[in-house]
Amino acid sequence: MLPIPLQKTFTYSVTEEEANFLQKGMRVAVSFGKSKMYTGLIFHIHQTAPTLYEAKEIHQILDEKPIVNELQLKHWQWIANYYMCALGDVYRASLPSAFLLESETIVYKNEAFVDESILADDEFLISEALQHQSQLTIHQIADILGRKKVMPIVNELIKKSVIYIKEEIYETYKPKLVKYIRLKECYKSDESLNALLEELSRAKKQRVAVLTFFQLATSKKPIKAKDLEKAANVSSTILKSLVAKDIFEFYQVQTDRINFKGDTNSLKELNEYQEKALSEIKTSFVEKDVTLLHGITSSGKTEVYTKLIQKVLDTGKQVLFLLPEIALTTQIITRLQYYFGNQISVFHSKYSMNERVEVWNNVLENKTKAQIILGARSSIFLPFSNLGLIVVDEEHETSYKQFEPTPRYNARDAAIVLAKMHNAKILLGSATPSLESYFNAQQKKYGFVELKRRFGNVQLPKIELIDIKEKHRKKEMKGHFSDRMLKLITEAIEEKEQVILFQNRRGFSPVVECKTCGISPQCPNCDVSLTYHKYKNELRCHYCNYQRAMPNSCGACGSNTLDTKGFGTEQIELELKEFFPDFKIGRMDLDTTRGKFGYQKIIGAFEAREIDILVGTQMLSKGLDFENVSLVGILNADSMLNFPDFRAHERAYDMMVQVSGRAGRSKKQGNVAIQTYNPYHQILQQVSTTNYTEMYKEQLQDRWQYNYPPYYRLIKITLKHRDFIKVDSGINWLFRALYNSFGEHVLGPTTPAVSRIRNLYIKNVVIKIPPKQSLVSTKKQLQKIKNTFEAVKEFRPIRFIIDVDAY
DNA sequence: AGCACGCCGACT
DNA sequence: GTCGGCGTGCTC
Repeated sequence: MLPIPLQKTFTYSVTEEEANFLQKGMRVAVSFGKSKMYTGLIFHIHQTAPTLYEAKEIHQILDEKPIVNELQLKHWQWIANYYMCALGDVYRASLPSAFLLESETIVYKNEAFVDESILADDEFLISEALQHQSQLTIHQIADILGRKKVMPIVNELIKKSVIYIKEEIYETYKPKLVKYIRLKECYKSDESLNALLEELSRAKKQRVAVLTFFQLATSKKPIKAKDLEKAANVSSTILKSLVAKDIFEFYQVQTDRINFKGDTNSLKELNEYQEKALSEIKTSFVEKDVTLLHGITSSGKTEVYTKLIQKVLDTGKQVLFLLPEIALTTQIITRLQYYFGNQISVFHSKYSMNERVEVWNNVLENKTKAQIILGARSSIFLPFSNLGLIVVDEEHETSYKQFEPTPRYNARDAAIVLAKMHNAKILLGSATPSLESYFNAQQKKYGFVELKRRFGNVQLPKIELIDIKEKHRKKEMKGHFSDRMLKLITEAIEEKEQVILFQNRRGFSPVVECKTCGISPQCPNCDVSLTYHKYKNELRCHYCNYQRAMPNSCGACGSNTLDTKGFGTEQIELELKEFFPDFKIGRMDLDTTRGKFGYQKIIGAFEAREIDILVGTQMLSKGLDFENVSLVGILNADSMLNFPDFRAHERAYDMMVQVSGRAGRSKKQGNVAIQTYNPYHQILQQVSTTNYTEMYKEQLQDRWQYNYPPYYRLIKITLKHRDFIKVDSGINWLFRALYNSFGEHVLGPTTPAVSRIRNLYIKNVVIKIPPKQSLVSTKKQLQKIKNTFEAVKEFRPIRFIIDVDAY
């Protein structure tokens, strides 16, 4: 199997000796095509020599033992099949990149060559560059020559024997070594020690170092050189000279980059409701493999999880705990660590390549420290060998679905399949379950358990809707705030409580418009208005990151009448600073949370109460727990409701209930204020009473009526190309072909709200699959149509994207 | 995906 | 006339 988007696997020949050594799941370096080397994965070992071509030999065996197990291979095949992508794509997505070595062509000078007169100009340039540098990569050569196509020249040089080339493969993973220090054997006795101290009487610093060493040594633990330096307050040169005098010696130990404190604490006692939920889950697991836990915000789901996890750990099995990406940088890790100490490993996208390899190896070897994996969606690919339980927290989260690049899998669904393969149980938890999961529970496909009481019996927040249409009419608005909202904020912060304000849009304003001619600056690459970012005084595209300075006058008519329309987090932050100059305002959105510790900084500051009012986008709603927040404000609920998507209402409900849940988590009842132009909207009514079941019933009714999930399944097909006409004729052809197969169940063709991104035009069609229609045969048929599509030569350059369960 | 081979426009 | 553009086909 090769890490490239090809359907096929490839056959290589091995010697008998190699065949005896090799096992499925080991990596081998193989050459593929003219010169490239890839890291192939052994998928199958057989004796059937191919007849139509001669199999190449493998280049090198890269592993001693398999790094991927059979269950994973099976799981990968399921993913490739279900989500209609190449097995190679799944392989590439699964392994940490450090495992996937690729070759680079390195050019060397042929020392024997002397006659430079036969060289062309470009050839001479390279020859000369090699005088100064012993080796060059193909990339460097391209830089020297200032052009892309360099292989013909390189080949010519090889022919003239000026140079030769080698394909080099690099092992990119480097174990981390820590330097330790110990006393040489001969100084271990008391007499020799006294003699030593005598000897060092003039070297004061060195003496201190030796004495400190003995202090540290009383704990019987190995001593790190760095620790000794610190404890004795000496520099590394002092230690080096002691080593030079043969008194000490250094030694290296390989360590993991990430280590958690080893302490474990006994689990918290559950209250009666949690206890009941726990026993219901256990009962449900007797019959059902999947169980949905519907626990309202702050009901203490985590404690229930921990009990369940402990039970599985006691049976010696592994546990996978899935979380949405964002929640991972925060408190839940600390909380679980508190209970499980060093049995936990964490895995997510902000980890470095090396860190990921370490987690992978620890899981593979079933190490003690990898008994529980806390991870984002990609952790379903880790080499588990005996999973006993998977927990999917916040199972409704859309970030479990990967959209780009392939494989476009949903980690929650793939985890259910994974659990089945391991004969493990899987618990889906959420305060606002996805309609599909709730539906499955209602249909008795999943077990179902509810947790309806907030922990410590804190009441659910009081939610009020503020009609800003009315407020505008009565002139009771100040900026984007209603008088009521301002009053609530003032009350909260004067009580020294904190406030969270939610605005699902970043920047200052999403549109800049000229009042004279009505024209607004557009992104040159995408079909959207540029968002104004006041902080940097620039216009930015949120789709392609294009940016330019904010102009002073209108680019079209030249008048100085540029105005902003709509508002984002930046504008709210500025208004707040004006209204509450004596309080500290913070902002949390994509722009302020860049970098590895971006979130943590802001969250830390808010936890430490250095920030009184925090303004932010939806990232605020995810798995954050703040003690002291008494008010949550939603500034404009309507923007969430008016989305052209069949799930918009469900999502808006989720989001609002989740943010509301941040209010009043400890003692007193919190407040939630929602500003809207349409307070009678059914979703807002349902949010204000936190009535999940009513929302569920009503939405389900709509889904039934309009043939949407969970009744019908959806496959979305997207075409992208630089040329509008090409995409347009492509989509029309495709629609007709699909219509011939599936009839009225094909929707489209549609143009998405943003019809062009990064200069690519986009068109969609959606296939709806009725409950009785076979998924497998539908996909087969679709694959056939795709093949035909790609056989048409004017369509071939069009990107053809299939997204199964595109929600 | 990446890379080579093969056929058409803007430059010496 | 060539250099370099990208369309086409293949990789064990």
